[in-house]
Amino acid sequence: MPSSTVENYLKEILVESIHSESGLVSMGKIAECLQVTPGTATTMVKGLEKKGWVNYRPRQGVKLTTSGRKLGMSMLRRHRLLETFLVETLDLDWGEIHDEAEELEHAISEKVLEKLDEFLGRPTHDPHGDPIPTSKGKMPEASDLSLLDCAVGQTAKIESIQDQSREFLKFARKNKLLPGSKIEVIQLDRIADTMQIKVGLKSFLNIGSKTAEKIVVHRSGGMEQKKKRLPTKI
Amino acid sequence: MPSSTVENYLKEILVESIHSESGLVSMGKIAECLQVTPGTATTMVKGLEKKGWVNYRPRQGVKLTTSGRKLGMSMLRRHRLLETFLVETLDLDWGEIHDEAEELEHAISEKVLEKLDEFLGRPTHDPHGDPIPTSKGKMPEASDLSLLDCAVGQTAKIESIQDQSREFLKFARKNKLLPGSKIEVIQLDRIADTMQIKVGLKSFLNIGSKTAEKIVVHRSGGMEQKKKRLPTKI
DNA sequence: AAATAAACTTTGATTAATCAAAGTCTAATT
DNA sequence: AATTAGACTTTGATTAATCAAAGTTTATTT
Repeated sequence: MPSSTVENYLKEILVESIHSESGLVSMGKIAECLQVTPGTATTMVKGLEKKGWVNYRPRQGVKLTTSGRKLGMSMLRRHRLLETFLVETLDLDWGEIHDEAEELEHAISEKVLEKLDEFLGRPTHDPHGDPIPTSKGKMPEASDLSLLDCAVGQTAKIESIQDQSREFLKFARKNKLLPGSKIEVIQLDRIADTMQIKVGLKSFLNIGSKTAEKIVVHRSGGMEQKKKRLPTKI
Repeated sequence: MPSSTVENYLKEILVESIHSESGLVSMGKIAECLQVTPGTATTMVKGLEKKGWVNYRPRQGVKLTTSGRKLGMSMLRRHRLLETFLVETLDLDWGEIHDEAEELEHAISEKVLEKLDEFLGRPTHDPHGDPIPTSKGKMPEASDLSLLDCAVGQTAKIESIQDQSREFLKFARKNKLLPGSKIEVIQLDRIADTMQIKVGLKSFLNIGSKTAEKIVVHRSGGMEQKKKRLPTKI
């Protein structure tokens, strides 16, 4: 049985490999995600390779094998289902569920997870709008457009919020930037690095590009989209 | 923060000290409960003493301090609330919840536990009929009478079942020996070591003394009770 | 009182995960 | 080509939890 440390490494490597062009994840990134020193990351990754969960090329990076991806997906499913449970059933605050789920995901069995999934009505997305992998390890397709990719006049619907920090989530909720909200781009100033948007029907908001990039959307009308969302650092 | 190993030791020491006259728990008992060698139990207990959770007298046994009891109670509360959740909300089988709760109890935070308690309607007893300690660490008083202490003709109500093994719980459920069930003692044969009881209104059952001792009851009528329930080994 | 069995403790070793600090490599200047 | 900064790897040590096996104590027979 993989330890919960192993489970964490595989989950983070999965998430980072999704955000990366090549699929390769650097030791530095892993060390940062898991809050360990680079040396620790290197040592652990070599252990993961010995167990067949990753392929490791020194000084290049690391890539999940099929079995590693499967395990990582399973952890992501646990995490996102638990977050859904904590918000929907226990009514916890959006901002505090991440750390709680982080602990519980290692303790919950497949059996209990399936029961929980059933109890929740087999949700496809968590409270942040992120897709929940199926029990087969399939990931519902996610949009790759952020608000930053929308032109003036375009309307869009928020799919997910790509920053799980308490602070950002508090800001998002206060301004109704929630999965499902309708957004319209009112003004765009590349030089001033600012964007004015309409949230819902009457409220207006100014945000910078760093924030715009964290808001993943489906375009729903107005003009054409401009370009693909870049892999974001979160 | 105490590790989950420490939490387990303190919880088991608490449970065993309740079942023991002197309040002292032997190394052998601890080793058996936690499935470790006696040497490991000795070493761990010395560590627990250094941290102020227990008082340890070599070759005599171990006793919880106030802070140790508090932590043990908190673990018991977590365990029993989680078992309640698994049965009541997720509809898991009586026999399979113990091991699941055993894992989850170390991962759930105080905050989530309070939300869960609220969601469940602040239950006072778990599905086995065992009392759930309050958040202040108080334990609702439990009966100390087993079926074995009931005389012929007496009626009683089952309070709890003192054997968490899958096998026994399956037997108990099949025969409607559940917390709340009404029982009447029909026949008693000390020599043959057998007891005939009526369960509910029409079903009859023969059990031996070992089984009778595992069924904790409140007397509800008929004749006087005979003696106190002995501390059981479970 | 001696022998024995049972329970307990000690000792030395092991595994997983980690860090600090020293060493090595790579890529980008100069 | 030499230098240097930054990223990465190696090394040696540490901590928590564990076991096997050897040693010690206590209690029970004989």
